[in-house]
Amino acid sequence: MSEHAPLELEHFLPYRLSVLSNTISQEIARDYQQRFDLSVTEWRVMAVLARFESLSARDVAQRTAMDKVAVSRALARLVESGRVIRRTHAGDKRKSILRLSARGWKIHATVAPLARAHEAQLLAKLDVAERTWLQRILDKLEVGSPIILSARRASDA
Amino acid sequence: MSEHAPLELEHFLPYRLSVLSNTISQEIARDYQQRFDLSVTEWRVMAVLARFESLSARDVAQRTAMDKVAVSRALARLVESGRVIRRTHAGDKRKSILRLSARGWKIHATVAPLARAHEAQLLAKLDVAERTWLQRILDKLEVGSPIILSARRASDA
DNA sequence: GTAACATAGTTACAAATGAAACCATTTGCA
DNA sequence: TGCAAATGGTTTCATTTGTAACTATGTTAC
Repeated sequence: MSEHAPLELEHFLPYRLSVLSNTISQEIARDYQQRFDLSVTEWRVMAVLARFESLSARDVAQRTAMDKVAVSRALARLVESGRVIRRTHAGDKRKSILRLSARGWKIHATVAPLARAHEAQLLAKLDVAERTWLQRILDKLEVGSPIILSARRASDA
Repeated sequence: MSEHAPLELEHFLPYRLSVLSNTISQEIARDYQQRFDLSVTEWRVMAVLARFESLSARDVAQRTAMDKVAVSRALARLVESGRVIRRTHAGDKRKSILRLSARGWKIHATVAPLARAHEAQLLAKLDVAERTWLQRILDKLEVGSPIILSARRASDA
């Protein structure tokens, strides 16, 4: 068995994950991208702001696993378009305090169910056992990953 | 139960896949990116050319799930750097015939085991049952996906 | 108190990417 | 045949993204 037999891309896990994930993300994005003029990163920022009140940009970056520049740019657009309200932290003038505006909440109320529907459609391809295993497998694969998503909730801080 | 309760990004499947996949791809890429001055798309092109002799650019695009512009650009660099040899198809002058050069093969011989090692390290997080389920789950999730990776081999054509 | 360091966030520039237009060639068909 | 449509591939231009440097504020240690 050769050490460097050609790589079979279609059976190579990292590659399969990459293609699958890109396909899914694009499909979901298609549904809100033009409709709301909202990029994927912008939507992700909105999603965490919907879930946790009054985060700073840095908090958003951690929770979305995006880097701070991407967050800064997404926020610039979101504030500009009146979907996010930005105040300055009273005790630390470097920090911002972010929350969705009424308009932001309204968009969230449309897009969130839409995203959930896509997920449901995806999970519909699996039976109950497979779904359970998938959760478990993802949990394990994420372990030791540089990004810690399951960080404590804002309320725990 | 509210219809638009905030989306919990860290439990949202499309998002988890996206972060996981990006993390993995980046980790692997880090190992060859600077070392060989090779981008992820370039490596993917090389991987299919290692597996299937004499593909056209279009074939490569299909097999890598990349679009033809990305392939064209990757090939331009690979040919330029002498890693890929490009001839014109005898019967159809629009088509190219592509294969790895000796130099290309040499790089492949280094990078392929490296990529495989990363995959092995990833799979080491799972036990045998989980791996089996993962294969099965990915197969199912890929069904109906716009991209058909399991296209026939070159030799079947 | 202040000099060195750390942190929050933005800006500037280069490189990567995507969409559309564009050649050249080949195919379909009247 | 000959002309419209299709195909393989490249180029162009605008947008996105990533990296590094930067500003401003805050913290630490002397």
